[in-house]
Order: sequence, then structure tokens, then C-alpha cells
Amino acid sequence: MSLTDSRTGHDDGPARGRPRSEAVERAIIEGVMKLLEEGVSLAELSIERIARTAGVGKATIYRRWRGKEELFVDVVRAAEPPDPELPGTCLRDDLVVLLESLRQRGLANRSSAILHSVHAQMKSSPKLWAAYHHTVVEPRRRLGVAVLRRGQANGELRADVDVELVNDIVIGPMLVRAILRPDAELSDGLAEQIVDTLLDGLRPPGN
Amino acid sequence: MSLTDSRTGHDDGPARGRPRSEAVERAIIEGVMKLLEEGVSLAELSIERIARTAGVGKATIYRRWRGKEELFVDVVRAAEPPDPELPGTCLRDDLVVLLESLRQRGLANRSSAILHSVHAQMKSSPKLWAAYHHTVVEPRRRLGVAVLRRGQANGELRADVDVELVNDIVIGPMLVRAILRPDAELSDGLAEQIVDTLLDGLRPPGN
Amino acid sequence: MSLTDSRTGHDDGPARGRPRSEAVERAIIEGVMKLLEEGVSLAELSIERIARTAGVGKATIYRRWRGKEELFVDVVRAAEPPDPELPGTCLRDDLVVLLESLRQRGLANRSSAILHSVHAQMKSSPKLWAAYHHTVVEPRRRLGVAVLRRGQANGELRADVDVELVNDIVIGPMLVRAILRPDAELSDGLAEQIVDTLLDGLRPPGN
Amino acid sequence: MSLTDSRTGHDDGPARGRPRSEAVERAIIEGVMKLLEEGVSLAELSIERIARTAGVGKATIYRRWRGKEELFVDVVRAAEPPDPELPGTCLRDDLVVLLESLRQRGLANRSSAILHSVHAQMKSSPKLWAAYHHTVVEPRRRLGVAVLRRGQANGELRADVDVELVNDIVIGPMLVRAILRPDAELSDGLAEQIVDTLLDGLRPPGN
DNA sequence: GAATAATCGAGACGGTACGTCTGGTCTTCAA
DNA sequence: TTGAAGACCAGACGTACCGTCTCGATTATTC
Repeated sequence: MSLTDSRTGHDDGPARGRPRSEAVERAIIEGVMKLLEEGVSLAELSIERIARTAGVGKATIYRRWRGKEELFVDVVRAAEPPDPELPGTCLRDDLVVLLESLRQRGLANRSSAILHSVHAQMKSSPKLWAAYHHTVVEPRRRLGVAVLRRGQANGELRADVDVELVNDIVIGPMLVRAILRPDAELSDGLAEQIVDTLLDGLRPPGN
Repeated sequence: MSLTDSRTGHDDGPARGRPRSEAVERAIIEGVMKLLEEGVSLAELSIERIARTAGVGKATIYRRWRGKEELFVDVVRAAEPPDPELPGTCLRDDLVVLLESLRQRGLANRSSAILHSVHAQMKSSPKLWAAYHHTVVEPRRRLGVAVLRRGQANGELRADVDVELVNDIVIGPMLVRAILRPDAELSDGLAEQIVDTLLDGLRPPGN
Repeated sequence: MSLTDSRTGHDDGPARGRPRSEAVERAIIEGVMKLLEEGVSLAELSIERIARTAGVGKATIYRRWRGKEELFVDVVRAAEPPDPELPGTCLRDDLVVLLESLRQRGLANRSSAILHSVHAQMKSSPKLWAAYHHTVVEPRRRLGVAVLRRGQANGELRADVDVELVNDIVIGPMLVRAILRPDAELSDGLAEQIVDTLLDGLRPPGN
Repeated sequence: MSLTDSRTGHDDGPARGRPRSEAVERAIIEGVMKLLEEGVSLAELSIERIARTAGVGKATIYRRWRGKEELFVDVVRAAEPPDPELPGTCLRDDLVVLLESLRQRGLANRSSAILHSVHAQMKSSPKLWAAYHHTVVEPRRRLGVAVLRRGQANGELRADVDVELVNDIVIGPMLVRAILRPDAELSDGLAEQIVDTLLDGLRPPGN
């Protein structure tokens, strides 16, 4: 069982008996998402309740996932928006697009509810966190770092900075507003504003 | 009942019967912290378990706090480190001290465990989140913004930037490493590295 | 745990904690009877449903009885009519009274339907059957055998018969009609008819 | 569907499609008997388990019987011993043979445990009980009553007794020992002992 | 032959109930 | 009032079967 496929799959040769319904599968995952969006915390989510919401027998859930956590891995996967298309024109535009996609995610109830919930369980469920990290966090990180490295190669980004750190700096403000200031609005020009501020630096010109 | 005192106080005239033991109170709060440090998530923490850990009857806890959440408010308060002393020499040094105190908090199991846990419950418990925000987040934010405003007044910080946003940019990287990359090390010179990178900007000199 | 008390009693020294509520106990047994009277078959009776009817948690039932069957033993006991008063005038009258009480039980059972279905279940669980036998069957048996022995001593009953067997013969017809022929009516003079037939013998007089 | 055939038979016109396998049918009934002989109680016997034991799909069972109980009727029928051959020499001998066959059945039941437990279940389902009664109980009853009537005609049995009642009296003791006293031994001479006791009557000679 | 159709084993499906467990509240005891 | 203990209702846990419903495959009859 890999991190990208936590399912209780067997693939044991020729199909025997009635095949599992994909519609049922989708109904379950949709049900979990619906509950999370309604503000139900991950800890309050019982298999019993999920089954009730999805109109499904408990056994049908246990047939597919070993437990709550493995189910959530698939929920996360299903809710994750695709990587943004980078314009590739210049460093600034690429960074703006990356940040803008983060902003959109923060605005989407679904994704942010899932981030909150998954993060909440992180400590108590390393496996879930690992899956989330592997599926969601790390690819985005890699994308950002690649953009920055390209910028360094182009001479658009200082060669003496740690790209890993710069990546954290770039996405940091969005995370602060999602986590520490959920009331803060993610206004339209925010992505541009952040990128330009970072590129120009904080020191007054001429100093 | 104020946000800063969520306790189930009664003040019922002359004391009758055995007085409440303050030692018991401390034992309970210490017990919660111990459990949180051990990686027990807030949702998994039951009054039952807290009582067992603290060697205390369940009723004794309910006699003091209305529920889990109100207890946690006091736990948060007890765990919060004091605001750092600012040198006040220049903007850079003040920012470095602020960030360094954040880094120290991240290194301390206790505080970061509490941040994680409290944040996890945020959605499902607005009251707890409000208390945490009021007690911990907002004062720090105010401090940072004040430092930045002083910098603008001094001419050490560009006048055309939004100090609220800059504050988010400054603390962002630390949060990214605490939340999204718990494995990333918070190395010794990190605070300086971040501040200097931000002040100088990302663009190569001369562009 | 004795046969006469299948309850999960402990009696371990001084009472600690909240004592069990007798009202709850009565509510449960009453609930079972109510359901049985309403025509709910014993097989349809689940602990879950009993708990719901009695307004009680399932654990509260399991705290008192090991399972459905042991609960039924107490239901039976609660519904069991007292031993009949024997006139003691002569063997015939005593036997008639014994049989008449059996007949009454049969009539009562049929109308209330309680004991009839409970008894049906009994045999599938040897332990429970033993308890039922000890509490209900055996005392009646002893009573009958005593009456017969007194009859032998008086010269009212042949000395060369096995009283155990005779007792079986006496109560047999009633059982046949209760078990094998539930449609047969238990008419008013049945007890007398049986006793007289047995005393006189089946052979025509003079043979 | 008649009482004597509780099966879900259709026989509607010309056979179409693959015919039902009789081997499968036998395998199912054999499987149930095997499980009962292994000491599996009737309550523990699920359709699921029967299907597993017989190496058969559940639907294959439901295609033939409406449920567990109807299946048991056929199991009982398959296990039922044939009616005894009556000598016809005299009333006493006929009754002894009838009772002796009952005794044999009791002994067989106790060793094999099949009918004993099946019979226990019977009463909770009126329809099934009717089928069992029609197939097993009633024919035996008719046989006994016929014997008794012949006895009255011969002058071997008093003319003033109710033969239905006498039949109950005759088979009663055997039933008492099977149902109420499963521990009582069914000794070799029991049939004769009962019949002779009944014929002679309980009153001491000369009274 | 080719269609047609009911069978077969297998197992998924929505449910109900199992007996156990934990949670928060209530109630008693002894100090 | 305190600690301890345990009863109380509530409800989730993961499992076992229920009776129904698909599946692919098999085995007959009918065209």
C-alpha cells in the first residue's frame, strides 16, 4: 500500500461476485466533504455519521478503508485543486500565479476546511499527515522552488538567497491569514501586492 | 465572565466546608500540558483522562471549569511565554528579536503543541479560538505592527508598504515551518536570515 | 452466582459509588413484558429495543444481566404465579388442585403470551434452562411428588408405583396440550377428568 | 404451497433455463445436519454459515426456502423416523410399541441433538409450527387415537373415557421427560411401565 | 449452431443488532 | 468540600448476518 493509494485494494485476479460501486465510493467522499464544510470537526466525524450522511451501510465504508484516517486521505486527494498553469513569462508573474492559486484555495470553503481538519489531526495521526504532505504540500513546494531556481538562473532572483527560505517567505503571508487571522480578507490584488513587496524589499530606496 | 477569566467563579459569601486546593488546580493544568506535549491531540483529551492523569476526581474539574474549552483557555494562559524585550536600537534588531522569540516558541514543545492543538479546535470552538487570539495572537501582532510603524517613522522602512501585510510577511516563514514543515529545523541564525532577506528584497542589486 | 439468582451481583464489601437504581431494574423488566404483550416475538426482541423502550442505556442492562436470556429468566420469575395452596383432604383433591393451577397457568400464558414464548427460547440455552428448571419446574415437581408420597402413606395410592413416574403421568396431559396441541382447549373440568381417569385406570371394570 | 411442502416451488409450465440441482439441495440439508451434530446451536446457525458450509451461494438457499425456519422444516422431515409397525395383537402391546418408538426418538434426539433443538425453535413461528405439526405430530396422534378406538371396540379400553385425552395421558410422560426433565433417563422398560401403570390405575386394588 | 433463460458461486449493498467502550453527569461514601 | 467510585444515558466502535441485488460463468431448452 503506497502513500498515494491507501485503499484496501486487492486486485486478486478475475473479478468474482458483484463489483464495488464507484457511485457509492463518490457518495461517501462527498458526504465527508459536506460534513467538513458544515463545520463538523474531524474528531466529531464518526464512521457511523458518515454512513448515515452518505446513505450507506457502515460495512460498505470498512470494505474500502481500514479506518477513518485512510478514508480522509482519499478525501484530501479528491478535494485538492490541480496545480496552476504557470505563464513562464517572468519570475514575478509565476510567483503571482502560485500565490493567487493559494488565495483561491483559502477562499474555497472545501479546501480550507480540509486543511484545517487535516492539520488538526496531524499530531495524532502521523500517517494522515504524511499522506497530506506527500500529496498536497510537497508538490506545491517543489513547484515554487523550481520557479525560484529558474528565476535565479535568469538573473531575476538574487543568487545569494536560500530558495527554500524564499519559498517559505512567499507563501507565508497567505498561511498567516488562513491560520492566524481567519477574519482577514484575502483581497483581489493580494498576490501581486505580496510579490511586489518582496521583490522590492522593505528598505526605502536609496538606503 | 470575561475572556480573560473564564473560570466558574461564584464568590458565594463566607467560605463553607473544605476550601478548594490551589495545588489541585495547578496539578490539573500541568496534567493537560503534559498530555499535550506527549502528542495527545486536543480532541482526544477527555475530562476523564485529564482527571486520571492529574489524580483528581472528574467532579473536581467540573467544579472549576464549565467544560474542556474553558479549561484550555487557562492552560493556554499558563503556557504563554512573556513578550520579548525589544532593544529599540533599530528596526532590524527589533524584528530579529521578535522573530527569535517566535523561533524559541516553535522549539519549545509545550508552546507549539498548544498552538497546534488550539488551532485545531478553532473551527469547532470559536470561543476558545477567540480567547487564544485575544490573549496570545493579538498582543504579539500589535507589538510587531508598532515596531514596523516606528521603522516607517524613522525612515528605516519604506513608507508605501502596508504594515499589516509586512507583519504577516515577517512572521510567515516561521509559521510555515511550524505548520507545513514540522520537520524543518529552526536553525540558529534563521531570524537574522529572514529579516535581512526581507529588507534587501529578492531582486538582484542593480536591477 | 447461584441458580436461583442469575444476576450479576457482587456484594463486595462496603458500598462504593452510586448504588444501582431499583426503579431502573423494574422499568427494564416491565418494558420487556410490555413488548411481549404487544405481540413482539421473542426473536424480534433485541437488547437495543428493550433499552429504547425502557429509556435506559444498553450498558445498564448488561450491567445487570449477561445477555438477553438471563434477563428473560428474571422476566419469567416476575411473571411466575405462586405455588397453589393444597387442601390436604385427600390425594384426589390435592392432585386436582395441582393440575388446576397448571391449567390456569396455561390459560394465562395463552392470553398474555408471555411465558409461552419465553419458555420456547429456554431450551436453546442450557444454563438458562437450568435456572428456569431450578426456579420454576423443580419446586412444582417436588410438591407433586410429596403429595403422591403422602397418598402412598395413606393408602390412597398403590404402593408399587414409582412416584416420580406417576408425577410425570399426572402433569403430562397438561404439557401435551400446552406444547403439542396449543389449539386444544383447557376446559373447566379437565383437571378432575384427568385425575379420575388416572385413579380408575384405563381397563374396563371387572377385567 | 401446501402445509406438507413449504418449499418455494413453482412448476410453472415448460422448464426454461438451467434446472435446479438436486445435489445442491441435498448438500444444504446435509450441511445443516452436520453443523447441528457438531454442537452448533440453532440460534448460532445463520444462512450465511449454512451457505459457507455447504459451499453454496446464499441466493441458492433463498431460491428454495423463504428463510431459516422453512429450511428447518425440511431438515426435520429428512431426519424424521418412519411410523412404527404395530403388532395389532392387543391394546397393551400396540401402546407399548407406540411409546417405545417415542422413547427411541427421545434417545436419538438426545444423542444427535438435532430434533431437540429444532423443536425448540418451532414454536416461535406459527406457520412453521403448523407445518411441523401437520407432518410429524398429527400423524402420530391419529395413529395413537386409532389404536385406542380399536381397544374400546375390543373391550380392552373403558368405553367411558375420552380417547383424545387418553392419548395425551399415554404420550404425556415421555414428553415430560423430553421437555421438562432432559436429564431423566429413558430406561429400557419405561414404555411397558407406563402402559401397565395406566391400565391398572393408581388406586390400590380393592379400593 | 445460436439464442435464450434460469441456474450456479461469489460477494457488494443498505440495514439492524450485537456486546464493548468511553464520555459527561449524577449520586453516594468517608475523610 | 474533597478524593474516589460507580451508576446513569448516550452513542460510536468494528463485526456478523440479514435478505436483496448484481456480476461472470455454466447448463439446459428452444429456435
